[in-house]
Amino acid sequence: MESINQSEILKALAYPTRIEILDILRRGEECVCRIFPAVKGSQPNTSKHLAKLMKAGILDSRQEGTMTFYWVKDTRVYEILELAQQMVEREKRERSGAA
Amino acid sequence: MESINQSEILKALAYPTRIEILDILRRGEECVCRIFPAVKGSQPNTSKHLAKLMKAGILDSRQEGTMTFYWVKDTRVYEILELAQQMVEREKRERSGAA
DNA sequence: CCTTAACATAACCAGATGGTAATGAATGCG
DNA sequence: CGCATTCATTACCATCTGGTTATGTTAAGG
Repeated sequence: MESINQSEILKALAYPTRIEILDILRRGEECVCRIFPAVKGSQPNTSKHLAKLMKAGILDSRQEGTMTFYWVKDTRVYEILELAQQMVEREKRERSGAA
Repeated sequence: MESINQSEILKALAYPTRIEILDILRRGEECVCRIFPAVKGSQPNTSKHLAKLMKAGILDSRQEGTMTFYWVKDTRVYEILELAQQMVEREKRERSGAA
C-alpha cells in the first residue's frame, strides 16, 4: 500500500539502461526475451530494471504463455525524457557558445 | 569538460531534499543561509545537494560578500517535476478507483 | 512426466549515495 | 590584526544501487 512519489518516479527514470528500455517500448508492448538483447544486458539484470519501472508505476505487464509483455502505462515519461534531453542540448550550446 | 546527459539530470532531480530546494528557488535566487534552514538540513549537507544540482547544470550561482546565491538556470526542471507529480496523482486515482 | 523456454528472485559483491562532524577558505567588521 | 560569518570541502560511515551467478517457478511440448 506504499504509494509512489515524485522522486521515486524520477529515480526510476534516472538510469541509462532504463531509458533505453523505455525507448524500446515507444512502439508498444514487448516481451523480456526481446528487451534484454536489445539493451545488451543480462536477463536477470533486465528483469530487475523492469521491476523497478513497475514499482514506480511506469510500466504495466501481462503474461502470455511463458512470456511476459511490458508496456508504458503513462506516456508522460516520454515528455519528461524529452525535457531532460532539451536541457542537455541547452547545456551543450551554452558550453560551446558564450559563458 | 565531461558533458551532462539525460540520466544525470534526472538523478539530480530524483531526491526529496533537492526537489524541496528547487521549490524554494521558484521565486528566484536565494542564499545558502536561507536555503538550508528552509529544508531543515545541515549547512554542509545542503551545500552538497546544491553542488549536485550545479554539476547537473540545473542551477547557477553568484557570490555576494560571504554569501552564495543560487538560482534555477533552466525552468524546464519545473515542467519535469510537474509531470512527475501528475503521474503520482494518476497512480493514486488508479489505486483507489478500478484495477 | 520430463525437459526446455522464459522469466523472476535470491544471494552476493563493488561502487555510488547521502548523512554527520570536522576543517578550510574567503569576506566583512571592530 | 583578530574574530565571526558564510559557505565549500574533506573524512568517515551506513545504506542503497546495479551487476553477476545461481536458483526457483510457470507454461508449453514431446
